[in-house]
Amino acid sequence: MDYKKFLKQGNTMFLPNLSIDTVIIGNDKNVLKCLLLKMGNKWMLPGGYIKNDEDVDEAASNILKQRTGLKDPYLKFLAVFGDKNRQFKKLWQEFISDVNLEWEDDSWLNKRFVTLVYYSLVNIGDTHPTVGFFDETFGWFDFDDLPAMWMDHKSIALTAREKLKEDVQHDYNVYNLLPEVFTMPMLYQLHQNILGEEIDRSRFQKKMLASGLFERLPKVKKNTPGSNPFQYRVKKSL
Amino acid sequence: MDYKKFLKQGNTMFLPNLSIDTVIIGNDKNVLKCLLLKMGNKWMLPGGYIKNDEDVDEAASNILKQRTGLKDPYLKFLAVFGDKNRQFKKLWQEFISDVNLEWEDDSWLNKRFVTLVYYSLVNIGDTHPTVGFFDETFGWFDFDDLPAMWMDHKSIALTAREKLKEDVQHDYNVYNLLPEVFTMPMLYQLHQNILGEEIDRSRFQKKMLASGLFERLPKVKKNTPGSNPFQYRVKKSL
DNA sequence: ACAAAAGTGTTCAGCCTACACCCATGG
DNA sequence: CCATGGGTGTAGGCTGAACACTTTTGT
Repeated sequence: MDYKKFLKQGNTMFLPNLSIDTVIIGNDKNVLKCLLLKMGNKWMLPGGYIKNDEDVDEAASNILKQRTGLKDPYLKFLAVFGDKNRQFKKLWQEFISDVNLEWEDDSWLNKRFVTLVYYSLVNIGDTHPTVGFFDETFGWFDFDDLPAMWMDHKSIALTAREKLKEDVQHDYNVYNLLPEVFTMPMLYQLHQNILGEEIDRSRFQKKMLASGLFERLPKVKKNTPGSNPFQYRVKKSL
Repeated sequence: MDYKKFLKQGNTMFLPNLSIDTVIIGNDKNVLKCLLLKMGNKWMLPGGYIKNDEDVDEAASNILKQRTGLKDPYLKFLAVFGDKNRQFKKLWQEFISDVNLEWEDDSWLNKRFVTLVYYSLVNIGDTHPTVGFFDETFGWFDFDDLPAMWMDHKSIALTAREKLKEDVQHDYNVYNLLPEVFTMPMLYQLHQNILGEEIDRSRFQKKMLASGLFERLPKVKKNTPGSNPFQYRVKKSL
């Protein structure tokens, strides 16, 4: 699909007034990052619309796969953003004229949109992001230092960041942010980064091992002082 | 709004392809019940559509207030149901002809709908349900004995029932199912009913009191054998 | 030899569990 | 005075918190 078809025929291809946004979270050198796309002079969350013959979940999953290049990324529903004023006619107008396209006052994009937000946890090293036809480039941004963003996307991203903080205490799913094979110190650092506070190393390790989720592999050879850590991966659940 | 306006002009008043459904849960004689409306020969969850100038949350809240007659009922988002096949043309056609209205093949109601589902916990005694213009009557149904229901409403209701079971272990919000003033034995029974298993009475009471959520009132005079229980109500949080 | 990193132990307090016990009330 | 229901107490076990200890490794 090219942008002309998107602008002209989007109203017939997609469910109207509904969008999907995804907050794609990665972890780089112990800083939590968020994948954003640059459109015009502002950044935005990867998102899209729901085709008439597509499940909502499917649409979210497709968007995520397209943008990250991953086969089966971890995906979870976050929230609905449905304010009555959630309408971005002015922003679209600015952008469309900036890129020298024909502005249409009654475009389907100018209407109010309810957006369904999902969030995803990925290992940045495994991703091969691709941009959409309106996007100049992509970038991974520290949650504490997000750039100027379209619409309400910044607050959506921060909502996901908060949700992750809540979730990490119950679920242990955050290993999705690491490579397939990782060490306990890596997982430990990650939990600390997400929570933003120190946790007891000994207790952490015992809790993780006791969970039975992880399978111990041979030690890695690292070239720094200190003992070599074991590697782990998630047990393939039968 | 009358049904003619609804059928003819719904497409201009509401966000298209989007609906809201609410699973309204009550507790009657230690059985969990669900408020349903009878439309034609089947029952359905109370629901509605989102006005163009209405927040999604507001719409859900309005639907809930209208149907229960309550001022400020407890409301929580449950899930999105967005299957591509979620379209009920045939059912609408049946119903519309059953009640001798004009069937229109291209009605906005015949399209695919994504529904945003909320669930609510109410004290049945406080409610004064009212029916909509398509509904014959309302009824409270045991979750284990739901009647024939429209579309996928039965599975939506059961999803809410499951969610409640999960939530009761973390949140203590289920007191919303009881009258404003209640006793510990009542709360204890309620938790047991939701979980479907016995829990230790002593421990339960201590946990609830330790939570600091409840304020002790004078004992009730009941006319059955055994000691009179204290009454409690939820502390007004400053 | 030393410092840093990784893994594991140890101790203590606090909480959960499973009962037991006591008191109030109606029949 | 007995059965029932409501409130609380208690002994044992388990878990979490805080910290200590040991081993491994590079410099």
